This record gives sequence, C-alpha cells and structure tokens, in this order.
Amino acid sequence: MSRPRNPQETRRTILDAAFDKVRRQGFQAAGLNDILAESGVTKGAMYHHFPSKMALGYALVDETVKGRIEEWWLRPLEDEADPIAGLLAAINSRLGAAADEMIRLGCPLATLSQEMASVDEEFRQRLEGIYRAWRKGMARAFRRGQQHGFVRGDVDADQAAAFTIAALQGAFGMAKNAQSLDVLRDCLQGLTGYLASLRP
Amino acid sequence: MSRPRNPQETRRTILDAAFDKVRRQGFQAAGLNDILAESGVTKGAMYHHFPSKMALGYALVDETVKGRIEEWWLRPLEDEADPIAGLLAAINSRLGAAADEMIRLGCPLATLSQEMASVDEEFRQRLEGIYRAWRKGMARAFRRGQQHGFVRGDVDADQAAAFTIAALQGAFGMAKNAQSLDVLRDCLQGLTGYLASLRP
Amino acid sequence: MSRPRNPQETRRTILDAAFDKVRRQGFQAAGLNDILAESGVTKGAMYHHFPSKMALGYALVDETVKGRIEEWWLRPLEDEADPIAGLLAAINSRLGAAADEMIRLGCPLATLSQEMASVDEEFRQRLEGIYRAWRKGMARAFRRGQQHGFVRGDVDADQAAAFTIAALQGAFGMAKNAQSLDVLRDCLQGLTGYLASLRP
Amino acid sequence: MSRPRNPQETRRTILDAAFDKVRRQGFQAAGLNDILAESGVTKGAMYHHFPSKMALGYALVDETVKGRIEEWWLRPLEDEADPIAGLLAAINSRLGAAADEMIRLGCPLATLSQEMASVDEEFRQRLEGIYRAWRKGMARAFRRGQQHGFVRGDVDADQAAAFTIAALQGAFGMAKNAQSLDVLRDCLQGLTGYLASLRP
DNA sequence: ACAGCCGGGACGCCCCGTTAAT
DNA sequence: ATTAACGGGGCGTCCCGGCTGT
Repeated sequence: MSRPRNPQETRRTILDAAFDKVRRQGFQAAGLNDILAESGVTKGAMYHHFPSKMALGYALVDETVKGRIEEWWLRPLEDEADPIAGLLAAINSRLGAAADEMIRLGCPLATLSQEMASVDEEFRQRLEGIYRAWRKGMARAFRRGQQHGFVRGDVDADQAAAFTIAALQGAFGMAKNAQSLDVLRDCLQGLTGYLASLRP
Repeated sequence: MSRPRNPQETRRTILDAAFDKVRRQGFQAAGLNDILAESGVTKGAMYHHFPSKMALGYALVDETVKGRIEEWWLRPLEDEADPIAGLLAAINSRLGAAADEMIRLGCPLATLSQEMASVDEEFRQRLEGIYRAWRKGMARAFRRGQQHGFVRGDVDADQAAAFTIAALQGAFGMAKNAQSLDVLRDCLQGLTGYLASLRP
Repeated sequence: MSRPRNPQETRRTILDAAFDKVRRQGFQAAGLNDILAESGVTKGAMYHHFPSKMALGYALVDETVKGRIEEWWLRPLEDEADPIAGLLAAINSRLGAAADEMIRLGCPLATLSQEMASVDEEFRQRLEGIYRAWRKGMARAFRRGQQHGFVRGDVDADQAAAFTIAALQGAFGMAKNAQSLDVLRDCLQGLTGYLASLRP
Repeated sequence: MSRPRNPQETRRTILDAAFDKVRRQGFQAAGLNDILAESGVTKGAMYHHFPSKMALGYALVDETVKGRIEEWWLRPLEDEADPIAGLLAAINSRLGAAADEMIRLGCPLATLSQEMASVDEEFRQRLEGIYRAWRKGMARAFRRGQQHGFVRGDVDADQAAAFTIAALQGAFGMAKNAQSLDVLRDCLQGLTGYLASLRP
C-alpha cells in the first residue's frame, strides 16, 4: 500500500498536483489536503519533502513555474536570430494546443504574482527572479536581432522587452477574465502591430 | 456603545474595509473577521447587509472596483477630444500621488480578476462587465479621436483599445511584482511609443 | 439540534468536561476534540467562550480548581475554632465518598501544578494564587486555634500551614501512584501524628 | 559524518536528552523530534534502541529516574547509623548545588508520577517500584536508627517512612509551583520539626 | 429594519509517533 | 543506522445561521 521508495518522483508528484490546484484556486485557497488527495501522497510524505506549505510554494515557483516560462517563452527565442519571428512562433505555439488552458487558467506566473506579491516578500522575490530572467532573455534576443538587422537599431532593447512581456501578460490576463479567444487574438494582434513597428 | 443606526454608512464602512483587506491579501484569503474587526462592524450587522461573503465580494466589484476604474481611466478620456493625450494624462495622474499604492498593490481589477476568474463564474462575469465597459469606453474614445484627426483612420479601434488596456494592466502587474517604479516607467514608455504609432 | 441559548451553562459544560479530561490525562495531553465530544459542545461554541486552549486552562484553574480547593479544604476550617479538628474532619470527608476519586486521580491542583508550572508561567501564577490562599487560610486557622488554646503558642503558623499542605499533597500524590488506600492512610496517620505534636 | 557506532553511548545520549525534555515539558508533551534533535540522534537509531516512545519512557524510569532517587535519597542513608541525620544531610545536599534545579523542575519522580499514573498502568507500576524501594530503604534506616537509639522505639517505621517521603515530595512540589526557595525552606523546617519529634 | 451575541461544524496547516525499504 | 513514507490527530479559524433585543 505504501508508495515505492522514490523520493524524486514523490516530490515531483506533489509539485505537479500542487501546480494544478494552485493554478485553479490560487496558492492560499488551495488546500494541502486537496493537493495531497489529488497526488495520492500522504501528509507525512509531503511534510518530509517540504517543511511547510510556504516552502512548497517556493519550490513550486523555482522548479515548476520557472521551467514553464523558460520552455514557453525563452527557449523559442534562443533558436532564432530574428526575435520577433521567434516571439510570434512562441505565441502561436501557445495558441495551438494550449489555448484552452491559457484562456481558462491564464499564465501561472501572472496568477501567482498577482496573488502573492503583496502577501509574502520571499514569494515575490522568487517570482521576480523569473520575471527578471525573462526580461533579460528577451532583451538579449532583441539586441541579437539588432545585430542581424531584424530590429531597428534605435530601439531600447530593455524597454521593448519589458513592454512586450507586460503586454503579453496583460493579454493573457484579460483573455482569461473574458474567457474569450477573440479577446486574446485582439490583444495579440495589437502586440503584433507593436512588434512590426520595431522593424527597420 | 452601539453604532449609530445608519445602514448606508455601515454598508460603506464594510465595503471600504473589505476593499482594503481584499486588495492586500486577496478575496479568498481575506478573513471576514479581519474585515469586520477593521471596520468595527459586527458579524450580525454584516450578514444583515450581505447574505454571504461571496455577495460582499460581488458588491465590492460592482460598487467599489467599478467606480475606481471609471474614475481613474474612463472619466479622463471623456473630457478630451484626443484619446491619446487623455490616456497619457490619466497615466501621469496615476503616477502622481497614487504611484506608491499602485506599485505596492497593483490594480484591484487585475488582482481580483486573476484570483477569481477561474474560481467563481459570477465573480468573473461581474469583473468582465468592468473590463467590457473599459474597452468600450476606450474604443469610443479612439473613434472620436479618429473623427478629430488625432488617430490614424486605419486603426481598428476595438483592437487598439483591447491591446492598450492589456498592456496597461500588464505594466502595473509587472511593476507590482518588481516593486519598482523604474520597471513601471519602462513599460509605460513602451506603451507611449505604441500610442505614438497610432498617430496620423 | 442546537443547544438552548444559555451562555453561562454552555461555559460551565465546557469547563466541567475539560476538568474531567484534564484530570485524567493532563492538560497538554487532553484533546480539545475529546473535551468537546464529551461535553456535546461544538468547537465554534467553545471558541466563542475561550479564545484558545490555554485560556480554557486558565479559566479551569480560576473557576473550577480554585472552587474545589476552597470547598474541600478551606471551608471546613472556617466553621471550626479548632483547626486540627477541622483539618481531620476535612481529611475524613475526602476519605469518605471521594476516596476512590482521590486515589485514582489525585488532587487536581497538584496534578496541574506538577505538569504546568515549568511549562507556562501564567498557568503557574494562577495555580500559585490558589496555593497561597490555601496557605493563608490555614495559617489563619492555626492562629485562631492558638487564641482558643487548641494549638501551642510557640508554633509558627505560616510554617506549619506550608508543611501541612505539602504533606497533604505529598500523601495524595504518593497514594495516587501506589493506587492504594493503605499508603494514603499510612501517610495521613503520620500527618495526624504531626498535628498532634502541635497541641499544647 | 555519521555517529561512531557505539550502541551503549547512543542509548545513553537518547535517554539523557529525553530526561531533560520530559522533565521540562512532561512525557506526553515532549516530542520525539525535539528529543532527537537535542541528542543529535536520528529517528531510525532511536527506534533501533527503543520500540516505541512508551518503551523509551519505561527505560527512562528504570534507568535514569531510579538512579537519581537512589543517589539522592537512599545512598546517604546507608552510610549513617542515624537516619534523621542522614536525611537532613541529603536534604542539605539537595539544597546546595541543585537547589535551583529542584525549584525550577521539581523532583522527576513526582512529576512523572503525577502525569502518568492515571494514564498508563505500566508506567505507574514502574514508578511505584521506585517509590516502594524508597519507602523500604527509609523504613529500614528508621529501624536501624531505633536499634542504635537514634529514634524512639514506639515509632512505626513504615508509616514514618511513608509520611516523610510524602512530605518531602509535597515540599518540592509546592516549592516548584511557588518558584520560591523560602517556601521550600518553610516546608523543610516543618519536616525537620516532625523528624525531631521522632527522637527518643 | 437593523445590530449583536451565541452557537455550529468543517477544514486550515502542522506535527506527531510509526513502519518499511535501503 | 538512515531516509522515505504513513496517516491520524493537534489546535485554531473559517464562514455561516439562529436567537435576542432595539
């Protein structure tokens, strides 16, 4: 009846279930019991891996959310010399299989950030680490794009990166509240227009 | 020792305290006891005015949040023939006295929306009403701007409105998580650039 | 199904059940749920009357234990001009109907005191209040006995009171651990001898 | 980094840490985790030496508490032909270096006894073994004193022993609750008076 | 109508003493 | 001798109804 002795997997199982519940209900409203019931892990096992719910939340940010952002938004930029094309590809990828999920639940980074930033300082800082990496990565991509002639040279890469990410997050947020793919498309169309204005 | 019997004021007192707590901690995490302790109202009185915590939340959206959005973002557009100028004025107004508050707590509409949209359908719809009014109002302003020659005629007003609002919300969200006025300015600078690209 | 609305009685019901459980298992080991189940009161009701388990414990000391000590050991001394006779009467009264209870569970003051004195300072102080009143009352009785010629004049009343109470508590404690009426009788016989030595 | 494999010492380390924690907080309230953290032993190691917390408690009684009582109260009597002198010496010895400890934490035998006697029957019996040995030893000392003319011949040695021990335990208990050396001295002064009355 | 006190359970997270696999 | 996994409470606090009085 007891789980096979596999700490790594147990830990991941907990984090996965937590990610799911937290994304749906928010971190504070997500009950540990719910998470445990969904993951099939017992309280004792969880307490062995995480000293508290907060610690589980921190791990969630560092291990799960961070990975999602990198995979969804940073990796596609690395393969492309043209950052704008890379970004549009990433957006289209999100609008593909995952459109439903994004519209129903939004971006986990934005959700957690909106909830926890003013509640727990360490939570905020860890989330900020992700945002910073995202901004850094996108700014670097913009600069690389400038070197390759895909982006106007007079564009402030840092500022463009910050604005692009903000607009992206805002678009997903508004679409989530509207539960509407049309709203999302409208917003992203606007973003596409903005990105086009960065072309030489 | 009992409060003067003034239903209207009692109701407002509760809503004000609730708005404060909810903004800081989120709706679900905000305790009724906390709200009541802060407002000095007893539980019986609260349940006389609101049948449940949810109902209080709905009233919060309809009466407090909605008013804030209208006052902050819609009213400034009505007085101006040039929507872009009006919007920049509204932004600067927010960056004035309220900058601290916006950075610490973000936009209450976005916060509530991120938390509650996937939790309670009616909550979402009421919030969506605000978003819709906002989009409608801004689209109308853009169209008025087009008539007066302040905005390019080929701009899709609805789409521009949706994108502008999304970018605005995204900017405040990112600034809140970064707890940084610089990040907010970077984003808004980007938004200003976008708005400039709508000029004839 | 809900209790008749009688705060005083509800409070007493909780205290009575708590007294029983605490006496059997100790304060820390006594579960709130057990106490509530035994008393038929719900947690909400309990939380209304006592803000915490500690507060319940304090009330237990102040309202229940204190009353028991006064009733068992102080009141009998007030009616008698001869304190030694009064004390022996009180002892015999304890050895009557309540002998079983005293042997099984000991003196609640001693039990609580041994457990909590080094755990919670306020608990200790409240218990000390009872001990002090007991010592004061018995010393006064000794002095009254001296005035009436029932006790040698050269006896230090305070010291005799302290020792008598200590011996009494020690006797009940040892009898409780031995679960033996014989041990209790042996000890009390010794106490009787000591008291006799205070006679003129 | 692992401890040297020294079963005997590990066992003692656990018992010592347990004795400390149990004395401060009581057996039931003392957490295994706390005990293990203080002793630097892991849970597995502990469960290797003791099958359960209860078993650890039993060993505590049999190996640690019993030794303390023998050392403190029985050994001093063996060297003396005059039991009263021996007892007073033992008392003074306790009032020397260990006074602080006795006042803060009381006698471990009494503390454990008050807590556990009505909770666990085997616990009680093991503690009773110590009490019995104590009574036996002191009664034997009284009889030896009678043979040597230090104690009145008509004294019932068993009864005097029981009463003396009860008074001693009561005195330490009351002093512990009062956190007062004066109270202890008062009680012990009374005990001294009683012992003097046993002289021929 | 309005406000206040009392009472109701369910559930929150944490931590407990234990067992089993390594 | 160690770490992983186990569940069952621990107390506190939640949101919420009735009953009582103004």
